[in-house]
Amino acid sequence: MDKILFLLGLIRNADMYGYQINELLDSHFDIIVSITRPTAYRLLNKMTADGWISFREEQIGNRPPRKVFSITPKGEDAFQKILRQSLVNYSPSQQSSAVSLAFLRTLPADELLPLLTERRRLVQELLRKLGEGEQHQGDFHLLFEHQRQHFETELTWTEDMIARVQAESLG
Amino acid sequence: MDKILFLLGLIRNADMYGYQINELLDSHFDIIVSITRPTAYRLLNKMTADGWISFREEQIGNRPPRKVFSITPKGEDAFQKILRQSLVNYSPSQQSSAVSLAFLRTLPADELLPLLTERRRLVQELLRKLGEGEQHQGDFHLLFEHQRQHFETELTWTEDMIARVQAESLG
DNA sequence: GGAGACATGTAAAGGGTTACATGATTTG
DNA sequence: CAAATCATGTAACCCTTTACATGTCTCC
Repeated sequence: MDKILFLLGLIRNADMYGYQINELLDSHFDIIVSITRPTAYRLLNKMTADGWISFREEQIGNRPPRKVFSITPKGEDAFQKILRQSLVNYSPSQQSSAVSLAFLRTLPADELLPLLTERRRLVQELLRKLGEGEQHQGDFHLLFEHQRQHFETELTWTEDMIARVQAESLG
Repeated sequence: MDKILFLLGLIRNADMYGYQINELLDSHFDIIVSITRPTAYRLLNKMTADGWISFREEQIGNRPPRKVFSITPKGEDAFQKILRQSLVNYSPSQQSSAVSLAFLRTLPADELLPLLTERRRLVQELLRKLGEGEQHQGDFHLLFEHQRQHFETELTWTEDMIARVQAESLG
């Protein structure tokens, strides 16, 4: 449902064609929502079939024609409804990558430290990438801000963990 | 892969049967990993087929017999491998419920406030539930601690948002 | 004797990903 | 003229969820 909400929200913000949406997803939003190309096209087609969005064909020169989607009144209703539902239906984050943290302690310190350091690097990279995206997408500012705070929490956690493991291996 | 890692880690910690695992998942770990009953059984069967775990049947009285699973050497290898991979493969949290935050601003303040307040209540409830679980599952202490920090980030964010919206609607 | 806990699953349907397919156009 | 970009999708496969199925035991 979150994928549909996001796509619908994008189109609601400004008319868009599939390729353009996929570009956006790949370049900036992959940090926040994971929607692959085929899924995006499938959902766009589904929403068209359901009458939530409609499209006009646009062609520039001899390029393959684009389907430029706009939201319909029915789609606007759906958007409003899903948005309200979704705001209240908070469910825990289910970070698949968090499960491994449960079993950290099975690894010896000398193996653990490089792994945690690499993990920290990844989080830092994501934070950097988030910063880039933030500048381009003023409309989605809140979403980026929210994600940033979670990344920062993750970074702090990882750094604390590294410090703890180091302290133990020295002591 | 995280579901398998978790199940494998549970069994590695102590021999367990399916029902028991599902009870644990339902009562304490649903906040952290989402594995439904059928999925748990399927994965247990799959890991058995792959030789990662083995089971002995145990029967008490005339009750339906239990399959008590233990990890095999092959399973231990898999566990070690997946754990290392998974620690380093950090990927963004993909909270499905976060997407809606992008479109907060489409709602008028008088509708937004109750929704946000309800969302805050949900987060607080999850924090409380996490506290209960923490006492029972000392082995998974790190995982709970990690999740707690993300919940607290979420709570802070939500409270800030509520304050912001209130300030705006007053000013 | 009925409700709820104990114990294991299957079936159907939906949703997502990876890899594949197609063809024109611009850029180096 | 080759490579990347533009533009849209399909097919096969895998994974997950919801609902269904089955039967015993214990407690009230």
